[in-house]
Amino acid sequence: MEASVLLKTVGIRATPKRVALLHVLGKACEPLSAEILRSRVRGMDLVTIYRNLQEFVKTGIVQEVRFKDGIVRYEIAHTHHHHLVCTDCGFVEEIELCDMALLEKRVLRHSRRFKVISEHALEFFGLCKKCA
Amino acid sequence: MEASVLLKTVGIRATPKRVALLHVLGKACEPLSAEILRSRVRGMDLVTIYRNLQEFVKTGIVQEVRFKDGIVRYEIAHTHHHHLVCTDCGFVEEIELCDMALLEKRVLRHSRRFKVISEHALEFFGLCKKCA
DNA sequence: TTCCATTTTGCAAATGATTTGCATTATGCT
DNA sequence: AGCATAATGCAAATCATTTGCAAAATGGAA
Repeated sequence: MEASVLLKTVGIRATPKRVALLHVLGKACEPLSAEILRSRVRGMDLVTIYRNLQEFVKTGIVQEVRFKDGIVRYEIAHTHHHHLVCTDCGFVEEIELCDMALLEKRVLRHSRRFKVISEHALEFFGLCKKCA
Repeated sequence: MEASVLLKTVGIRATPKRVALLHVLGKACEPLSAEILRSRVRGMDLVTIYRNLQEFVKTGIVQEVRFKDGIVRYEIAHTHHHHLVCTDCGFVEEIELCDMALLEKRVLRHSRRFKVISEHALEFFGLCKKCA
């Protein structure tokens, strides 16, 4: 779906800045930090970027991703997936496959104190072909 | 192994503060933040705690854990495991089982650009029995 | 279209976690 | 005991992120 339409669909105003921000996120093939977004959306205040990202996350069209450096990255929320991150150059590849459902069941069965698992975070770290 | 012995084993000085810090980590059954550690190791400067934690991590006896709040937590590095975190009360349970080996192989086979996977981060979020 | 209430934005300043600089103190070794 | 080195505390810096507030943009009512 197109950015401005998408924004209206989830019930927030499709301001030019928001459209631009969402558009950059849409083109990217890896999660982007607020700082990177600022450099790609000319002339948009960092604060505005943060505020809009929060807004996007709240509506569910964008999701936060955390690797190991403590910086929050953002990506369009599409089908459930994970990432492979190169510890050398930072290159990120998306991983489609994920049948955690089974694992989650097993985890829950072994757990003494938990009742429900609603979410999981899974990231792989390694070396891409260039860096290996 | 006992704290002071362990510290010497990995080649760093077993100062009283380090021993105390490691001891608190050893007793805990969940990863602790620097701030929490400060409250449990009476009279130790936060900076010293951070510096020693870094040191511990470098030697491999302690490892960092990141949940979803951006705060780094630390725990004694023992057998490979993951966590179940209650999104309501924050209760943490350790998960022993983890055969990611298979999954990692599969991920690697499907990957176009990666050669090695050396690590993974996996955390589950849900509700504990009290909060469910 | 004009007007108003509401939302969005930018700028400055605050915040919270973590790090760095530097002077002081403690430690291990000769 | 004496010295080089490492560990510690305190103050201040840093980095990502958030908050406060006033100005600008927007959508809908009149």
